[in-house]
Amino acid sequence: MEKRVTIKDVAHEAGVSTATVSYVIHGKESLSEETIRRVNDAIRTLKYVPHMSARSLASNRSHLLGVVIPQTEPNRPLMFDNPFYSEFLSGVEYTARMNGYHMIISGEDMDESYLEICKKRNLDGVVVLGMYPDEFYYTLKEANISIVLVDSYCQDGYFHSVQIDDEHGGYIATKYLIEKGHRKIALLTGHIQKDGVSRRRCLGYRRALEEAGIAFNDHDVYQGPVEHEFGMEMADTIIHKNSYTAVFATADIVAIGLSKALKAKGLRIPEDISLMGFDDLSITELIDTPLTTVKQGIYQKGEAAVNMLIECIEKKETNRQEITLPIHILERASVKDIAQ
Amino acid sequence: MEKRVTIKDVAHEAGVSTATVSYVIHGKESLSEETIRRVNDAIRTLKYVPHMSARSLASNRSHLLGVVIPQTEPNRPLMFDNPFYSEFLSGVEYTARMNGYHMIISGEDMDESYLEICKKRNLDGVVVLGMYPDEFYYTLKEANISIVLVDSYCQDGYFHSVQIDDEHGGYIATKYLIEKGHRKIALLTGHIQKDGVSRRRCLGYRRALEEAGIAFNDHDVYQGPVEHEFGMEMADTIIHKNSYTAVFATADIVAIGLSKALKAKGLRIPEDISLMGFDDLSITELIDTPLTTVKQGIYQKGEAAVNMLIECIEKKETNRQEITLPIHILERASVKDIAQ
DNA sequence: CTGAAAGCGCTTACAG
DNA sequence: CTGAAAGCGCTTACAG
Repeated sequence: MEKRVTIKDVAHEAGVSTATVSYVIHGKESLSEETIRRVNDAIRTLKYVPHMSARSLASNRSHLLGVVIPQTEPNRPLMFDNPFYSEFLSGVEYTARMNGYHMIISGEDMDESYLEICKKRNLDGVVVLGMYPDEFYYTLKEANISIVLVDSYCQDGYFHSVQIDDEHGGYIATKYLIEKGHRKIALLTGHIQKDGVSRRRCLGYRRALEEAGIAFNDHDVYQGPVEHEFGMEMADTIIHKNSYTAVFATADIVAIGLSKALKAKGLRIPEDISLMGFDDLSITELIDTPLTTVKQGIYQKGEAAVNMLIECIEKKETNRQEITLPIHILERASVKDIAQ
Repeated sequence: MEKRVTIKDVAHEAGVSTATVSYVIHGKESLSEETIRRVNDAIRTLKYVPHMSARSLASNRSHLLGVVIPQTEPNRPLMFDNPFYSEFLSGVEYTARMNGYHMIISGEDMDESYLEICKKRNLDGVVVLGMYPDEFYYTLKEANISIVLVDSYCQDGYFHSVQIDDEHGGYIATKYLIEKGHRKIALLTGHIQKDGVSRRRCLGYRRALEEAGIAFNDHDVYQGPVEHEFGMEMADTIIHKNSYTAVFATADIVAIGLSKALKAKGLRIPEDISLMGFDDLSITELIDTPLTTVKQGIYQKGEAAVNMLIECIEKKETNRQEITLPIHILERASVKDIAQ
């Protein structure tokens, strides 16, 4: 193994001190043109690459971002196979990379709190997607670094936030169905939790219903895990109960599962039952059912989260930042107009 | 920001030197029970978390693994939305995490060779999925760390390897179709490159054909990007040319795209045309077409790659390691038996 | 405009 | 069985 080229070698080659090399690397002003040129030349000819660990140790900046995504349970694989997370991560990775950061993705494990990872790797910041137990947030604050929460309604002023208006999403989706003449609309949603998105979407569903003079009924709300299996399992219920003409699934992945099971049982979409999704996952393109859905920019969410995070890190911003991304109905063909 | 708890604090609390603390952390033998107990107690009460950057700097071990996956082009997002990569990454992340490593995923950029990332982050090893320009491998060797290649037939003795028998996969898939009476079989494959998997799968296809006395014809081989769009675009060709009764797509994602386009044009699978895939992507479950395919363990590939990598890192193994994972036909219902 | 030097938090021969 | 001390490769007040 050849010896590593260090800042010392560069300093020697350029005939300056290591301090000066460090200064030109970090663009400190008030360096003479000549010095800058010499140092940069030396860096090039020696192919110097900085050692981030050393830099991290000395400056307390790692240029490393943590990314937390949900996992089924602690000490289990992450939910990479959920396309929602993949698309989100794609936006995160790309934005981080373009800004000179790397990301470390990981889950929560029993034996190691996320706070430990923050300290261990000296993370500059972290983006957290989804909902976690209260204790998670509470502990995380101790890390004393910039944190942006995505898809969480946790109102703690310490955390920055990137989100969409989920209540509005639930509202426009339901309203759309109602305008197409539907009055018996089932809601398939993730588990409703205090600060989670499902609750908001459900609230929007309810508002649209009541606005149209349709009674909201708890029995029409079906909660389950945000996975296609949940959609599949619900097929029988949807067919046999309450004569539903439409289903609003608050996640495409659930809508897709339901659609598949429904078709397997001989039903047609939208002729026999209408379907509305939420997300507009890119894999929707692979599905035969042309799913009408509430489109949100998942990739853009990742992008926005990282941009916000980096801005907070570099400007040492402590005031709570918040951004709400736009959403809209994407009309395909899974909803039938049954209004006379 | 509270001051960080360091090994010094632990040493002080336990009444020993920092060297001793370091020794018990790394399980050096020949420590008195008493010392070990005192140090561990101190670690616990102080909630000491090691600073990996410092450790990395001092010991030249970062416990950081690099993961390279393909991207459409340099300076672009990675192909997270391709389910193949997601599943692979899931295996990689989980295995790394369970072994006390973190992973850094990144692509190749114009302005930064992967070698620079290795040096910058002081990576302990890297797993490389897929094919890259020769120069990539050439440069990477300079990093002088353990590297395992996945799905590459690069025979350079420096690189360890995890793979499947792609020729065999192509062979059994084609043979299966032939046994079901098919003789006009189109092959949809990724671009055929020297050390790539596509070439091998194509070779297997050819062998099965010739073994059955069917002439291999270059015109039946269609190369394109491994994306569902490619499958969709091929629908017309498949329908109108050479009266194919079956298609073997060397990637599920392509088969899924083709299937969708075929159905949109009114064809039925397998009644009108039979379809064989490759991979067994987990999203196949979401598709209405019950795709018969060559199943490989994608998650397991990631797992095997990391296990091999960590073993090489920790045992300083330099002899080339190689493992070939099993594959088999997974029979669903996209192939029709047309043999009399 | 630039340099000497302390310090970041660890590890590891070496000595005893 | 344990400790003193050098060293890993950087950054950054401070001084001039």
